[in-house]
Amino acid sequence: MGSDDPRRTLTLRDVSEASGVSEMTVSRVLRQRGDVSDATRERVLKAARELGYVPNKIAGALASQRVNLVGVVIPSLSNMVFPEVMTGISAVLENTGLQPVVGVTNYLPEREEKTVYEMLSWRPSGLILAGLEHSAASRAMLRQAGVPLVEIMDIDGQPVDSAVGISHRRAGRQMAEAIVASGYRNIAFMGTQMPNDFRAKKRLEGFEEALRRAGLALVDREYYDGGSALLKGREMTAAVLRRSPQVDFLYYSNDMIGAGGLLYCLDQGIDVPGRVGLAGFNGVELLDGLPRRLATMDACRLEIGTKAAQIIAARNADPELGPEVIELFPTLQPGDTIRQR
Amino acid sequence: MGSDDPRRTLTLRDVSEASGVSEMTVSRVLRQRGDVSDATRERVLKAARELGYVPNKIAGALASQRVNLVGVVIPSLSNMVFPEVMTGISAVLENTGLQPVVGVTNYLPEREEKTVYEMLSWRPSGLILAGLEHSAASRAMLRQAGVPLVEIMDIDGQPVDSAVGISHRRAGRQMAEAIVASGYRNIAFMGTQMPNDFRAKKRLEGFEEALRRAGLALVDREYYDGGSALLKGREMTAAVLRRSPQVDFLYYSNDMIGAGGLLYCLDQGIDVPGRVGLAGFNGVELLDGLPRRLATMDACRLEIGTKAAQIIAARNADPELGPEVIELFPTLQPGDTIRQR
DNA sequence: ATGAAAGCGCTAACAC
DNA sequence: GTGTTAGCGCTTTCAT
Repeated sequence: MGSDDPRRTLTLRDVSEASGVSEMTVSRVLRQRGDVSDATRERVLKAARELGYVPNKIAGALASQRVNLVGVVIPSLSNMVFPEVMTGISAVLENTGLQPVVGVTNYLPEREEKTVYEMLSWRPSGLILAGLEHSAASRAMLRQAGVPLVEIMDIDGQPVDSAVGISHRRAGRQMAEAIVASGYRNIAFMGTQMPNDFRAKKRLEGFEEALRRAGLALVDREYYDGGSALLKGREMTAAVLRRSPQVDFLYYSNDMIGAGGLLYCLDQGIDVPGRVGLAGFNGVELLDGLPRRLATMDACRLEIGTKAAQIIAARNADPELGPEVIELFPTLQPGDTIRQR
Repeated sequence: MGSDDPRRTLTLRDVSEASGVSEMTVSRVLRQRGDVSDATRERVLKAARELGYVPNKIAGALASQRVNLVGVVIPSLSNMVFPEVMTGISAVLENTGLQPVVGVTNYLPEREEKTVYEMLSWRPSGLILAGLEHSAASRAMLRQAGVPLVEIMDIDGQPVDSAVGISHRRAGRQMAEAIVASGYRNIAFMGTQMPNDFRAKKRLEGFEEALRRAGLALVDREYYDGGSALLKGREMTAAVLRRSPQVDFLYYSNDMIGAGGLLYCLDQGIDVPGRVGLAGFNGVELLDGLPRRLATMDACRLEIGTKAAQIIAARNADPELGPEVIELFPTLQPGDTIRQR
């Protein structure tokens, strides 16, 4: 077998010996680089295939100082928003020879710090990171890293390097303005209990700011933590309407709890949007299947993913390129749950 | 600054020079290995922190022949099932020093082959791979790989190495038996148009087999492709009920389209489960928030993730351990959409 | 408790 | 078109 230890993995040398060609030439064939005669190429490929050789990228990366990996650090996979961002990223990277590698932080800053550290320690070709708020240590690492970095989702703040996102503060403001313009006056808010979801927090800030300018304030608010978002939306909505019967609009921090609230209102025979209006945030596909279309705002998830990946790819191809900050503009989808005036 | 090229990333040597200690000792401090005096440790840590040094895992991995990465290859992130598997995997790996790395195949065998190849070329500490069906080339690579492998989700077939999953064939059978036992006789099926979703296919096979044994056959069937699953569930259900008015049970290949069907039936004022019964598959959290509880089967997603990660972790700690095949048993949740007899 | 030497498996750079 | 040499940044092993 040409090997003493049967459990050792194959190396270039094994392919070299099996094909009677130098390691260097084998390397060239396998990387499709430089000129190799067809005859040699065939012999090498045959030998590699027969042995079942898989190149060792660790050694290759160390020698070439090149790693075709792009780290993607996101808070969660389970809220329908990041999977779509990933779709955009994957679609773009597919044609660039770069591979996305996902890390999940669960909205915990210490997990983010650790994940960023781990990713950077693999010297990736780029890093895509959700949000603009990071620990001091994370920011220091990111600045030092020397790889293209794109902070995504949010634009309200100071990016370390490049950024692609929307203004959540403005999104909240816009929604509040639309609601007030439609004549609603007694507005309640429902959201998740997540101190580190800064984007939800900014939306609410913008929302309340616009209310204040209209001489209004939130009539009630409710937060939840864990469990089925749809169910929690129902429960919170029931609680709010019971506690504050004067409420005529329900603003949700995301579509999933908004959908739960909508189903609850319809169950109860509440006139929507006459007696009560509702709005969520994200523009998730799910809404298309509900009995009534929930008002929402598209968070530009796919486009955020594609633009971020494009920045990484471009800066990889041309290291002279500088940072780039791209703001996207979500559109308000009034659906059927806001009164038309 | 002790460096000619300001863009060069820091190495052990930089920390060594900054702290006046040999590279070897710096390495020991940073890996928390071997005996180092407290004074030296402090000096080294201080220097590393001040420089913003991030170790190069590529070099470390090459030298130590050890990579603390576990590849996870799954078909999709967007169907609520794999995120929960990931949660189970992450929870277990967190305490082992191993890090999950996700790759997505979109149910395409060629993408799976490429992803497996890429992952193996990083010489990970283990690989977790969804499903038992893989291309011949993939199987060959996996056999040669020399790393612990766990195929997850499915148990109906021949694993390459370890496996954790449920029998989808039996799950389909069980559901059919429950439906028939409840007196339904005119049963229609709705599912996704995905030739490579072998688990959905096996469920349907088991389902039809049980029907056959009861002297029945599917009355109608409908497939969809892409778009909002909830909406497609509504549309397919409307089409089936229009086309085959005699249908008294709707079996869906997943909960999301089942939920759409349920909402449609309720919208239409159809008596559920009297006139029509419904059932899905997966036991997703979403169902908790619907007006009526859809019958379903829990796919043991979290437990599949944890068990798979445990196998990898255990075999990493003790390389003498052999493969392990674990079958889990999903429970049928009748909900409110199957008649009680 | 600390240091020196060798080498992990590959590729850049150059020679032929 | 192919081979040779050196070395990527660490860790292993052995010496002190």
